[in-house]
Amino acid sequence: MSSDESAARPRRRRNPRGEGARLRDELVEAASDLIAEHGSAEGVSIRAVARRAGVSAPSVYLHFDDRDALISAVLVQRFADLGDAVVEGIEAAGGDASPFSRLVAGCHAYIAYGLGNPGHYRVLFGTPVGPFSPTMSSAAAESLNLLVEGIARCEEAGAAIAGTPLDVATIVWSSLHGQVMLRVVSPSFPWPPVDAMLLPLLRGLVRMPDVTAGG
Amino acid sequence: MSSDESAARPRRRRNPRGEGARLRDELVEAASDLIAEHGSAEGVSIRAVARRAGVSAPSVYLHFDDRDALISAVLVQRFADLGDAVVEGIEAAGGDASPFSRLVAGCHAYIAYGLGNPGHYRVLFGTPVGPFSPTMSSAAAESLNLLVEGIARCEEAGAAIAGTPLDVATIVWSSLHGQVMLRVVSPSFPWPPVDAMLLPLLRGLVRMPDVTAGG
DNA sequence: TGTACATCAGTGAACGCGCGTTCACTGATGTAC
DNA sequence: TGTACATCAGTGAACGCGCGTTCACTGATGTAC
Repeated sequence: MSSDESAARPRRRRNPRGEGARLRDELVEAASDLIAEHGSAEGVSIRAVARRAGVSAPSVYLHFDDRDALISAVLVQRFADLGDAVVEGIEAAGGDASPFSRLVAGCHAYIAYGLGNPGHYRVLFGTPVGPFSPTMSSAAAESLNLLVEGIARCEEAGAAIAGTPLDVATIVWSSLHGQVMLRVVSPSFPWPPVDAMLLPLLRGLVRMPDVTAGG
Repeated sequence: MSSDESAARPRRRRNPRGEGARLRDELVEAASDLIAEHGSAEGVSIRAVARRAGVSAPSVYLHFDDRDALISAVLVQRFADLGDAVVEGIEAAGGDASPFSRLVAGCHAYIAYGLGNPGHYRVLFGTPVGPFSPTMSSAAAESLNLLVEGIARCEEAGAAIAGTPLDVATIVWSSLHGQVMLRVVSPSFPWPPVDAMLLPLLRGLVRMPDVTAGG
């Protein structure tokens, strides 16, 4: 398989002078693809990434100190993607949607990102935060913040919530995460539709007044 | 580190005639320990397991067809452990405890097993069900069944639940899983106590009548 | 306009490593005669 | 009671592999004179 790859790629043209940095992006993309395919970062080697990018292994060292730096560069990008996806999901619900609807939309987008990018998602949240912490945990914290705010808006709109917005956000985040991971890992399980899990969960934790069908 | 291991172990005595099968258990235990330490099965090699057991690498083939068979043997045992832990947790709540209390106790035990055995837990539920499915998914299904029954008991006792017992059990299971995985992977996050997450979740999904503080 | 040179973007070979697995073997111990 | 033998529980050396990383290098291209 890996030899096929190197045979298939038609001898990459080297970048013009002054644009050597382009290879950096190509390597990050190659590594990202391999992580997605492999579903983890552990088995993704520098040599495989170089092969995928159509370049020799030592070339990687022109742009990254070592393997960790390369993997880390990928994860930083994918964390940003996830954050963007959630923001877009919330915005797509419309500014005049109810706070609860916006909360649902954000959660939906989170799950959709995870299910649509299972390999990346697993690596983002399934790996101990070893050497990557600095930029990364702040990116994760940003996503959580969106959730905290969404829940706080619901509370302001009169919802009864079971704890502080942060507590409830933490519960919701854990649930979303669990759902994504289990769906990805055991696709053969007879999963109910996403909504059938998401709405009872959110309605149980964020009890909007008045309206019974809060979505 | 690995050379230290082999140096430290005092030249294992071979088993008496007729009891060669003992080595099988020792290998499973060694593999189990390594998986726990490593937090994944991917990086656990036959050679490392043999080293840990104080035995040469080819000896593994006396008892297992290949690496997958060895790993699989470990996971079967650990799945059984998890099931036992949950059952014990429920029983420890006492037969005259309310169905809701028993449900809480089972969930508690599940989380406690995960937090107490993070490496194993990650491998049990964090890995695609590749070649292991047969025995294993049935073990997982058994754990889920405990949850379904617990929720059904609550419903019989008058609780309003947000869907079928299976649906609700699936939501709860996902949440427990997410909570365990995230706590294990990001221990530096300011986690609320387990109860502060578990009780609001269960109370939101399983609404017992009458009593406000259902625990 | 022509040419020497510096720089840039990479490469190829090599290092030592641990891996899964196979193979022919060793040596202790129980058993048959 | 003594001894040949079969069996059992392993072992040591070797295979070919992919790995991360280092090193000295190549060869195209822009620039200075």
